[in-house]
Amino acid sequence: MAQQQQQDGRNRLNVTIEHVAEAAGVSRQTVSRVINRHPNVRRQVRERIEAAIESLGYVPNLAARRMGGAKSFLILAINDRARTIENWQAGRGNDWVDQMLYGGMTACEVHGYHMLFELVETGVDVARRKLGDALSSLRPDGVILTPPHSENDQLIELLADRKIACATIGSSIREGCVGVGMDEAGAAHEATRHLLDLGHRRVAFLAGSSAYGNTALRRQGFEDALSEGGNGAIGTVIKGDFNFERAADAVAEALVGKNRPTAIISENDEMSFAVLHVANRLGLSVPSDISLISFEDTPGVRFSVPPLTAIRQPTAAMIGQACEQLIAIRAGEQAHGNYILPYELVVRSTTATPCD
Amino acid sequence: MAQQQQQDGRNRLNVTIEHVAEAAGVSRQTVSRVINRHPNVRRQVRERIEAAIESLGYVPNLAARRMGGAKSFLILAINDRARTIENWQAGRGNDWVDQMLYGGMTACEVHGYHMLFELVETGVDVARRKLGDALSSLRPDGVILTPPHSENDQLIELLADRKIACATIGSSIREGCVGVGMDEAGAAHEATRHLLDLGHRRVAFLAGSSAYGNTALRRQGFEDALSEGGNGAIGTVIKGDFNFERAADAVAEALVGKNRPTAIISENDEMSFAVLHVANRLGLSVPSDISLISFEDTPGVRFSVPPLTAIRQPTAAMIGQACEQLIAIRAGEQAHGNYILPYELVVRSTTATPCD
DNA sequence: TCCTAAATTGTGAACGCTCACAATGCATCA
DNA sequence: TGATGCATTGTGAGCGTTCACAATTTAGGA
Repeated sequence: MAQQQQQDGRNRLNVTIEHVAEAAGVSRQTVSRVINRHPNVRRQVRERIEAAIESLGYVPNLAARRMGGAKSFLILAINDRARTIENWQAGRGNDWVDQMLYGGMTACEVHGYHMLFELVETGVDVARRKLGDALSSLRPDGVILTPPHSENDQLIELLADRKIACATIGSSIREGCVGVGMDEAGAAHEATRHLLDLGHRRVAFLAGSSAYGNTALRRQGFEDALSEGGNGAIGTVIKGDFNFERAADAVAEALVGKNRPTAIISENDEMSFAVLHVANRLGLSVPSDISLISFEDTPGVRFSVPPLTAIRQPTAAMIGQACEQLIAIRAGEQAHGNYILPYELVVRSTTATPCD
Repeated sequence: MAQQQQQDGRNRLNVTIEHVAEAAGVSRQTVSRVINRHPNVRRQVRERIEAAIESLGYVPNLAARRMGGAKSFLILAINDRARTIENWQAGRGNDWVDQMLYGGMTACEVHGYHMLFELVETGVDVARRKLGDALSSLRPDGVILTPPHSENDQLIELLADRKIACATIGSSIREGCVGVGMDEAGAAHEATRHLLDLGHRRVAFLAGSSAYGNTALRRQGFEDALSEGGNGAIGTVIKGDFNFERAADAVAEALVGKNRPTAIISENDEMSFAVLHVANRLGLSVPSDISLISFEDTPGVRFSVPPLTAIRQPTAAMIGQACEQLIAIRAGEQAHGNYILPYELVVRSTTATPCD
């Protein structure tokens, strides 16, 4: 005879809503109501059901809920494939992925949600198909688009067609999407201001990629600060492509000559490390010969020598906020529009008064 | 009249297996066979169905597949809640989480799988319940247990009960589990050997936590190397608890006196940074006064000054291997037992001949 | 006390897929 | 030529939940 495991609830293999219903002497639908927090259940009955759920160790099957037409309790986060993989393969890691998981998981688990990642190519058609496939197979309750996908109107349109809530991270404001970002221009402005206040007159902006909308925004803030209170300060732009090697080459070129910049604002930490590297190679010391401010502030930054002054991006908080909003929308609440989360200028040891 | 979107396949809202069946003039089951790569479908029919799938843009609904009794195409990775959250909150980040995602995602997506993370407390009862709930709601095809959960027999038993394939990372070998790890003792041995070869005679092992089985293994390798070819070398153990502050305090204490160690092997990068920090504070230079070898080799390590000599852990590869095996098991293949993946001693700039 | 409306509970069907099994087709062999 | 067996296809049922709706109970007011 088969093991009598059927008898004791807690160890039963598959406890279904039906078992709970039977144990509590009600119908499945009433149990379903309790699970989904519907208001119209008599208190006495609810408590009876809750007790049954507890004692049987019942946990609703997600796939079945989804089939029944309910939520999937899944949030899908889309990252750029090429950039992510490239960083991983180069052994650099992707701190922002870790931060996304932090913010996303923490926000999701409170509501019983889970977070999934998908890497998507930048090519328009591929991206559309990839996202479409993921939507069909996973049926997520919400999708988070990170740069540069957050700038891709085709994807946003696709999500709108499928009526799936969407949040964009760090992009310009989109109709019908939750937008979460930080004040990029303001941050660049403040960083520039900080350098000007220290007395710098030749400042360079080490730019990432024009495919990222933020690059334009930051550059704007950089230039505004220069023209507002620059007192004749000169700004230059160096193209670094968010990449160590390419940034190193470009910076090496920019740092020759008498009129080389005395300060650099770099769009991410990786390029900042490239600056450190090149400065060292050229016999220039940081910060006495060159001041440096980084964007991003990944964990490694505070261990670098010297520790980087940086604009700290609230990556985890942004993803957390995005999740919260997507979950709220799926729960039928009104979609709130756009969120600008606070950045922070963390002054460490790479900025100082220029010596020339 | 409603939009005629029903007509054109590609943009249809919900393409089901039934639509494909109709388009190809076969039954749903035959389509199902093609999707699941069953052998017995006439080539001509298969091609007709594949064409229909392509032209309708059909993608199977994961929840429905699961309901039908098939796989869930989900791999669940379990991490230690306290340690993970603590690192995140301290702004340190968790590179290993990023690496897990790298290895896991890369392996999973090839097979149409997805990877989910869950943070689980160490307490035995909580862990059991948490994992049990996750299994019930998600019904993953496989579970990856990382330290210290990979040492928890209760969890492994639970997984066995539920007949869910399990892989343990970096733990001792378990019956019925796929085991993936690296040669911890060998790595510690090689690191120690490297220091002895340089001429060190007083070497310290900066230990993590005794809750992690690896700590014991590494310590063993350390001590074996010492006794084998130590030539009278003395080994000491410092308790650092995998934590910057606690390691810093302990190391500061160990570095006083004439007979202080001239070299330290640290069980993770974070504690290595603590060593760098303390050495600097005490006016000791690395590597001329103290040599240092780290375990882990997270990305920040190569940017530190000086760049750390380290044992590189194949985290991504381990998770990738675990996923591959779990997927293979679920596909009915024979479970392969245990995998020891190669580590690498990356010699950078923190090891040198001692000066005393 | 009875009627009406609101609150509470229950019932069939559906979601999209796979399972087990049944039915058909086709080639092979005697 | 007919049976035999394997390869190929189709059919009904079921997975565990929710939906829409129907049925019942309860409370409130005249």
